[in-house]
Amino acid sequence: MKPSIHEAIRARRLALGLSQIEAARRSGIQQRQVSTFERGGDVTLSTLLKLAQALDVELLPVPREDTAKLESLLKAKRAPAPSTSPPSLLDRYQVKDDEEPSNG
Amino acid sequence: MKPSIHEAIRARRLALGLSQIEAARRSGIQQRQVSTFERGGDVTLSTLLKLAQALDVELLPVPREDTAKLESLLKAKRAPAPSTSPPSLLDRYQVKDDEEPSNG
DNA sequence: CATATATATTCCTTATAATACATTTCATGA
DNA sequence: TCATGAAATGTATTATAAGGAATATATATG
Repeated sequence: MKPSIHEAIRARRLALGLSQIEAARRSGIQQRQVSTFERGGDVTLSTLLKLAQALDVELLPVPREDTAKLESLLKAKRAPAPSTSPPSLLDRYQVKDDEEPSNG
Repeated sequence: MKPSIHEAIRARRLALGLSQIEAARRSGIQQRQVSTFERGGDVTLSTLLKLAQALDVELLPVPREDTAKLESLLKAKRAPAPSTSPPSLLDRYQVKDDEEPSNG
């Protein structure tokens, strides 16, 4: 099941251990936009690009004919680097390799 | 030299041999939005997604750490076609050799 | 429960994207 | 030149995202 772009961005943010507030601060958008977007709401491309940049993510337009190959490549690469920051308040969101964040 | 998302979408449209009007019609947006976007203007994500879908393109959020690998893969796939076919109206845009524009 | 943090949602205002044509500009070919 | 098709732009209106700040709601912890 392929995650939507919304879900993917959210996952990325959590993987980086960032709160919406911090992501918003870094990208210069409002926390509200982060929340709205992650929940599937609409934002302008410029807003999304700011957020993506703050999350060190690129929005790559890929022809459908190529997606399969790329996705298998991405999936195969799930090997998170050792965390350089100490576990902090956001620790509960740290996405582990084989563990899902409690998703109610 | 990495093309912007705007340029990439435009290139894709041209590769499919579609006019802005046809792309707009297929995606249910206005020709104006196609033009605006391709020229770097801002659109909502929903609008962009409609256009992308009409162009059979997916917007893949890729962590920067992974982009290099993926891009080389995509780049490897470019194979310019010899232009020996009779020039048609859209011929200046035909980038692919085995792809028909709207034929039905 | 109380506290702290994160996230979702509300208010109002402003900015701007989307819509619906119409028109102009540009390039090509008869 | 004129005709044709594509693309860029004009105008007016409507819809909605963004900005700013606050508040309400979860959720985990002490």
